[in-house]
Amino acid sequence: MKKIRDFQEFVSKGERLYLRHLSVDCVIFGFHDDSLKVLLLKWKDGGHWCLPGGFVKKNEAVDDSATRILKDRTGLDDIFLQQFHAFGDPFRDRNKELLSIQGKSGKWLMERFITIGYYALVEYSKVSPQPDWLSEECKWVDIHKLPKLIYDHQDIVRKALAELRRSLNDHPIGYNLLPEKFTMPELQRLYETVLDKTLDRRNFQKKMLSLKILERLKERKTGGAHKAPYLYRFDKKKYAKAVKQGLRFGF
Amino acid sequence: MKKIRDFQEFVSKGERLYLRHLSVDCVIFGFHDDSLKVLLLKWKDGGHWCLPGGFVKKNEAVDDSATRILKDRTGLDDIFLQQFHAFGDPFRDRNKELLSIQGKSGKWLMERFITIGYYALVEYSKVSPQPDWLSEECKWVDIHKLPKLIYDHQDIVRKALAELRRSLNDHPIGYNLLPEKFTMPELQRLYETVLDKTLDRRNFQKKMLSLKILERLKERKTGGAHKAPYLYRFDKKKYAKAVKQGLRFGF
DNA sequence: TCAAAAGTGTTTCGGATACACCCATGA
DNA sequence: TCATGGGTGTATCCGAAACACTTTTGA
Repeated sequence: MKKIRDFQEFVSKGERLYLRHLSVDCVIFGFHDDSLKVLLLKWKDGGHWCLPGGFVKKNEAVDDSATRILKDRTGLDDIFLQQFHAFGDPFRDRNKELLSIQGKSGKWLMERFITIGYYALVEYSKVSPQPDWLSEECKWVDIHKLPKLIYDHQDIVRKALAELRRSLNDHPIGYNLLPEKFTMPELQRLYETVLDKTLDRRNFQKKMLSLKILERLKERKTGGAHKAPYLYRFDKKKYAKAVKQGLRFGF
Repeated sequence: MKKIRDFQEFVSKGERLYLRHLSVDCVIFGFHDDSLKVLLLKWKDGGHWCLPGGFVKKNEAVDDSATRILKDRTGLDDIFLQQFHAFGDPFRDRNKELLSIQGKSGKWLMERFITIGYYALVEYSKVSPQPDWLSEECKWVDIHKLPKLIYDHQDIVRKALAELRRSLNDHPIGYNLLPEKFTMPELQRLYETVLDKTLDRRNFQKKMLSLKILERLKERKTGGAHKAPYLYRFDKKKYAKAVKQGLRFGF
């Protein structure tokens, strides 16, 4: 994306390029240090925190807008992305903070926006967070330690997490949030983090293995004090088959 | 709603009144004659079938738009209404059929539309289907015998049904789709219809009663040949409590 | 050698399933 | 009186939950 230096230029370009009233916001989940993280942006002006977002081009599928925004912020293609809700209250107050950036300037950007929320599951280590031109910073934040967010972005995160949890019944996670090879304890901690409850080690393993979607590899020593856990990998084919059969994956 | 006689007038009025690019479509479910029905409209011009829909007023919450549309088509207030997906492909071809109505006339209505899908659960007998000014007919259609629908409305119905099924895990149905008093066999047939599979009579009853959300009333003879089944009623309080506790309602 | 983490198995319990008998009613 | 549908109860099974012992490893 070309750099746009001037806010006015951005506004007039946006008016040509994008559908009015419509934006996309992404809740990008990553997993690191045994905690669930969300990718946030910090505005240059005012230091407000917000979700990575963007607009829908006049001839672009909304799903593609979300994919584009993700690519811009994370550098990643081919990401697991799920639309989960449209936020359509008229007084989301998109304006207030934006006005503080550049005075008045009305127009396109100052109007009411309906935003379509997507959540994404990404592999933490593969992401190189990139601020957009309005932001000084793009970084991972622990979902339990979120700063104050603009508009209703707090609600959007909450809803995204709720939907992520709900989706666990139909689709096991880990495939998108963990590196290709991972250990059973790592997978368990991911589940525990997302569900916000502890699980029995042995029952977790039994259940996971019973799903027949994991492939066990060799040992793993790497620094970890104590007994070296096995490495596993998702078996993509079996995974898809299991989801298709509509197994229950709940904990 | 005032009658608008002229299409051109409708277009120019709409342009003043509504957000551009944005519509709302409702999949209104009803249950009758042991089958699941959807409320459809048939256009005066061309006879195409479509979902009840409408637009979002410039200062109106999207949820309120859906509520308004429902009120207009069914006469009902206070309906169970659930947003389930935003459909945002750029070539939903809203235009083609509309153009056939009134020649060219471009403008607002001819542009690309993103539509936000809601599904509603209503009590069949309470609905008096009301066509809008573009339609000659508004009526219930068996979900397994849908006519060809405009645009992607077929997909919207499919997705709505899928989401309704998915929601069964968290929220028992019946409360909105059945009359206040109903029999266990009726409730069971509702479940069987929505899930599209048969259930064991005795196990169904046991499970339903175990949820502690039903209140049993007295007998019922009314015409029904054979033994008179009991009548039940949802206990609103216990229902809310059960949902809050996150019970599993799945079959 | 010891604490901490990881591998593996057994017992137990409850909910889901399968199944059978009796009762009420109108044709 | 009988076919049909409705009310109720019991045996069984399987997956979930509870729980213990052994092994590996670095400090």
